[in-house]
Amino acid sequence: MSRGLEFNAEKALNAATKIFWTQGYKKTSVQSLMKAMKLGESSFYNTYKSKKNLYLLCLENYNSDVTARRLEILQSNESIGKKIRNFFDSAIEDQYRPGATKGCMMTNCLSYEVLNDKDLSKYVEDEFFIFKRFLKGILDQAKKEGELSKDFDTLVVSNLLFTHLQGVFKVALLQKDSQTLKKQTHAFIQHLGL
Amino acid sequence: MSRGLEFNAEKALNAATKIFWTQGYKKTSVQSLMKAMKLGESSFYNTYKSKKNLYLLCLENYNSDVTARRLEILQSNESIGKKIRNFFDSAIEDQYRPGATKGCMMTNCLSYEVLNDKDLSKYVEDEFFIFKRFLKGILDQAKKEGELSKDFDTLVVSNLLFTHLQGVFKVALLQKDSQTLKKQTHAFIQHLGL
DNA sequence: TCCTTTCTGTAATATTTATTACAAAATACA
DNA sequence: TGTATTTTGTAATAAATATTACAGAAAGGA
Repeated sequence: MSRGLEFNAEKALNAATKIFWTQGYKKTSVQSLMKAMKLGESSFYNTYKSKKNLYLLCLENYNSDVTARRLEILQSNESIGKKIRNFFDSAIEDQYRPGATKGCMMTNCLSYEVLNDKDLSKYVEDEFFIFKRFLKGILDQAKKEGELSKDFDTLVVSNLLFTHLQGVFKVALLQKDSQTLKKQTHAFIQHLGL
Repeated sequence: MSRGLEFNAEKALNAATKIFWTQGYKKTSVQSLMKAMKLGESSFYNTYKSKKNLYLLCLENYNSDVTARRLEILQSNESIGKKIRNFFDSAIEDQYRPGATKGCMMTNCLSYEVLNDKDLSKYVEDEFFIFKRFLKGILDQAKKEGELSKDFDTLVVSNLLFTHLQGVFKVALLQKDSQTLKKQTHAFIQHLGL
């Protein structure tokens, strides 16, 4: 039909995601976004409508990339203990890759800034719900297949794993080395009987 | 000597603390602070010098109030398991008191916004270090007094407790009831052999 | 009472904020 | 080649931002 986009849409979205991920929603200015995305006001509002809308797109982008990769690990053909350990190991290693963006963009959404906004909280709460259900599903499956004992409380343990994960993403910002987090996580999983 | 303060300094600091606590540093505007503190520009900058300086004062205020109360629980004359359980129960109940400010102001500091600022990160990292050392100290003491076995890894477990606590403060923002968090925390403590 | 000190109200500052307006430039198809 | 469509650059907007300036008000001590 007509003129095509002059900027790289995929790179632009990834750049925006990284900025929102580190700085959060409010603190990130449209100006810094435009600079990183390599486009001007016109293209920005023409393509993404508003800052908030772009933020939602970035959350989706993050989940379909980072989160999805982690969920795959939980679906591998390993023992339940190994799957959980691999999952956390991967998440922790992500934190300590050179030049990596630390923390989790979804965990960062657990703040008044995001949860007080109707549109944003809707997406975030739904996404967390799905993730928690998935986690419990993995444990239920292992239990059904006899990997876990009949009195194993999959609801409580899945909640514990979830809470630990949120904690890991916060603690990673303090901890300089990955070993401490890995070691304690392995001990944690063992204590849970996984 | 001369004219006294027209606003209540203690109430003003508490009001500012509450706002920073919920909204974070950057998102909080000086205007909203002044309104809640019931003072004008003159008094604000005359008394507190700058927004950042006030934020630091609020962090200190938070720690000498909320955090200090929690640490007292860990120093009571109870078994190690009961002390840890009471500690978490208290922190969790704080989250669900009617009209309470959820989350932890220190946990909220585990963000690029705060950790990238030299002055702020200095205070925050020191404070976390002290807290973690204190937590390990409680376990070491219990071990020394024979409450915990000789091969009990107090370093790993204190780190796990710390990570769980950070997780709890995030998860509390999602969870509508306190029971779920309490129940899983009790299970957690039991799994750790405490 | 007056004078010094400190606090306060009002206004001004200079940036930064998100978003909109509009005309020029680029492309696709007739 | 021309025309319709969409993207882009530049500028304008209006509101919010943190901080400063300054004159007037309050109070204690002389």
